[in-house]
Amino acid sequence: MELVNTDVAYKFIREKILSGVYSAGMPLASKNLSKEIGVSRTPVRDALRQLEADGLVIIKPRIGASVKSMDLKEFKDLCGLRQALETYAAGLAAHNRTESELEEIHGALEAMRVIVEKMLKTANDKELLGDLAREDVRFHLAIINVAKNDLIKKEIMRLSLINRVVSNPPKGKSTETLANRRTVLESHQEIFDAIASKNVAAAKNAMERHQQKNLEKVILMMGVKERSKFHSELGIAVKG
Amino acid sequence: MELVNTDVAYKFIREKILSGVYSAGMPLASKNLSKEIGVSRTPVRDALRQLEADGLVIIKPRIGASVKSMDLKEFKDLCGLRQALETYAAGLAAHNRTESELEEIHGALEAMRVIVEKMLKTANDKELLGDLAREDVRFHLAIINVAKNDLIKKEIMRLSLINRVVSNPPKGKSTETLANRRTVLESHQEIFDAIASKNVAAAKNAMERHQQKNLEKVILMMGVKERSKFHSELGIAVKG
DNA sequence: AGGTATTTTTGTGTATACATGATGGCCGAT
DNA sequence: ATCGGCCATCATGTATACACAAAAATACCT
Repeated sequence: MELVNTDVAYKFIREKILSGVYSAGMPLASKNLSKEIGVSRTPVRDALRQLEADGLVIIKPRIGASVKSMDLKEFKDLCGLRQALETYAAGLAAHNRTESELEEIHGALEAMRVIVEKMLKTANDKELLGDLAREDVRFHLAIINVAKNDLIKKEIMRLSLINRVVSNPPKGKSTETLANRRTVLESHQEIFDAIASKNVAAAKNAMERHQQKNLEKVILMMGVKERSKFHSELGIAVKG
Repeated sequence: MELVNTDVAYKFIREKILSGVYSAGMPLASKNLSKEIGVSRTPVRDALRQLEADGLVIIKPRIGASVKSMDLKEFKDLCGLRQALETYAAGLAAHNRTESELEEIHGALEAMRVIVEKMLKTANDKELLGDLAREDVRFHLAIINVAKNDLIKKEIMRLSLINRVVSNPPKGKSTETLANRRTVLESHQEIFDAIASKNVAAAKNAMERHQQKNLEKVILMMGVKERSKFHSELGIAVKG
């Protein structure tokens, strides 16, 4: 695969957005970017167009590009979309799964359990939190892979990126309780069991409930964040 | 809303693809396009990037753009994605619907019924077919609107475009029987009833079955088309 | 004659120049 | 003093020129 400057610019800007260096609402002037990246404006514009398609950037004619910001409605819609896709994927996974594929899902589930139990003992969450998040996505990713629908996978991956941006700003500070993590684990267990027993309807139900809980959790979290940052309209990820 | 050349190029190319003038696999040289449209290559490239995001075009570095072509697997995945979204939307619609919104869905349903009954009498399908298709999308669109999730709506609209391209080439010749149309009508009735009675689970089930039937129908249709066009690799919408 | 190497040509990717429309400050009028 | 219009500045949209890679055509060798 040939690598062109457009890709360089794309990865550069995307990384900055995902890491929160470019925060929501921030204008992305093609001139500045081209100087910063070291390429001309043309590939930068190309990259911005791709990022717009990803839903990370918004481009208004004659105004320019800026990092996408969301209101609460849009965020809820996003979660709904994701719920629809992951739920469907869980159903497919329950239908398609082979033994070895089940193995991988189970591996992610157990890895999460181990981490949560470690957390009960040590108060030091710092890196465990990262591990937990990693295993969480591994679990969901495993299911999506087993579903074997490449378009749905692609779409969910796209949504994940947007989610990452939205939940990013508050310095990664976790408002989750241990009880919450326990609940997540239980949800995952339910999902796994349904997939293991090839029960399509149960898998869908379990995943739908899981996603619903997640939505409610994040909404709550965002509500809190919102109040605390109400004065600075710019630089927040979600307003409304 | 300001209108720029990029939009002109986008609409131009998109229209040609949707109408089948640019058929699947056909290379889209930016130079030719720019001459044909009467703008420079820059906005054409922009437009092609957008069309790539829409899933209508594929761009390979150093090679160029071409109209996207699909294999059977990808098409099935597409239908799955659509099934997931429309099913979810039906559930939302059943939950959210107001009386007046229900009215609109019902209107589309009855309009379709009238057309199908007209078809029973007159053999002249020519324009009735167009009307039927129009009312069909109106029905689905009404449900999606009632679901009130803008992202899901946007995504379904995108998929509809791709579908249109895929099912387009065979001169609009309908392989559907009247019995088929009856079945579609019954499915719609079921979906409507579920939404009317605010039964979320039933609405989802009805829509899922409806989409499933549609997939099977189109797969069959495509299988036939495929065999008949096997020799000409280029210019077919779906290969495999 | 067939296949391969080489040249030619075409088209992409990129940089850059230019024009138009937007943004922000300044000045005058009320 | 504040509001509204005018002007300067700047960034965007667009066109175009250039370099290099890929494809096509031609010539060459076996």
